[in-house]
Amino acid sequence: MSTTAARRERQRAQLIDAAERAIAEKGLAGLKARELAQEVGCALGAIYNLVQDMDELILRVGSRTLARLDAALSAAAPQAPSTPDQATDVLVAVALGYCAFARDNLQLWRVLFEHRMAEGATVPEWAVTEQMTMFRHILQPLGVLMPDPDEPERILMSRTLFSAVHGVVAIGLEEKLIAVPRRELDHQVEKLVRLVCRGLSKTVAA
Amino acid sequence: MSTTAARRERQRAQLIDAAERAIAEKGLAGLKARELAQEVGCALGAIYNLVQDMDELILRVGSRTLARLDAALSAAAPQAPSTPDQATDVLVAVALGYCAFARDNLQLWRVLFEHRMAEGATVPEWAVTEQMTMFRHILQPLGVLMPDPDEPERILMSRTLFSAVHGVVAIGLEEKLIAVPRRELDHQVEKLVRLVCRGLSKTVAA
DNA sequence: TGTACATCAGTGAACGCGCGTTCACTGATGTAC
DNA sequence: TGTACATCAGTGAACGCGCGTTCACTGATGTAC
Repeated sequence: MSTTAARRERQRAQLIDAAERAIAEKGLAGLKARELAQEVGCALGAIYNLVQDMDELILRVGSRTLARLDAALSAAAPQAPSTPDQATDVLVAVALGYCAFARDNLQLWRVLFEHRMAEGATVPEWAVTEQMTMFRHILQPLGVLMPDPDEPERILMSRTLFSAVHGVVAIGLEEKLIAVPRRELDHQVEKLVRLVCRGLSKTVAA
Repeated sequence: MSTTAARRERQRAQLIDAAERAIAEKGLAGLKARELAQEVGCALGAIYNLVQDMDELILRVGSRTLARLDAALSAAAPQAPSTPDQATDVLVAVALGYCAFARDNLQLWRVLFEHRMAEGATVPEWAVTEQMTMFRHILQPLGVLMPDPDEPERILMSRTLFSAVHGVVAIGLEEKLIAVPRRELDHQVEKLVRLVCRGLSKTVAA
């Protein structure tokens, strides 16, 4: 009878749920052990039976977010492109999907970037894999636009493209003065990706 | 005899110096009122005679950083372009200048974006002006590449371009796994700007 | 120039707040016989 | 099925740490006469 172990697992899931909700509502800084305990209905100390650390909890929430993001991007571009024009459209769709996800999951999405690991700690293995997986959404269409055999070049470009789109979305959603106004955000993201793709295909042609 | 007022001003400057040094060495989180007092050689409470708040101090440091950034960008592209090719080169130079500045002033540069205003407070007037001023480095060359009379469009594009470059630099200097490796950073920044410019001029041609 | 007084910078101990984590204790659950 | 015991989840007060800001007090500086 694994009743006891199953129970433990259920509680841990509840804990992560609660943490996720708290972050979504109040941001990472709004995540407090005491409130969490109250929310879940257990004692403060009990948290540390389910989880090593607050840090572990945050990582687990981040992992969930990444999984949902992956699903969202898959949904945004369901089929693999084969012509450059299709590839451009797919990249645009992925970028817009990213933008929409960030907007709809603002606080949770921020955690993915805000959270600096404590000085010494290395990023856990599974986090690496998760991130790599994410890049297939960009790498595949990019392969159509850059059919040269230069794989490392393509990988670099995928990271650059991601960072560029991320930058526009991040600063846009921050709503500081520098920012692209939120209403125009989708337009500008699309424009940026199209410009880059156009530049890329022109390069190839030349 | 303004000896006393001048003295006050000198001390305030020393305080900002010390804060700047502390942030540059240890990051925003490493800025502590007590250490600052020790560094400057005054009592903890004396700080509050020179400055309203820790927040004011951080803003003042940020203002200095912005001024130095502005100077760096001016130095990066000393003359105004008149042909599209020149404009592209200038935009590349400005982007590379931005990248270099961020690298050389990592912690101080981060403060410009890390520091979220306390919920209620609005961004002070002078900060707005400073930011606007900064954009002339992008707007002028962009005007050559986008000679259409559509001013708002150009402003949007300048913000998008800035955000994109900023994204690549920011994630690159973060050195997380997603990042473009630091060695390649300059290359990739240049490539991104050239791609966008190429895309822009192709649009115009079409 | 000298004296009396007022002002205000300078002082640092203490306040107030927040928070993650620990730990001695309790009581429920599961096991062995 | 019933009893005795062991294990371990659950508890929440207390610990430890960090930090910005305040405030009653002091002493130096500048002013007025």
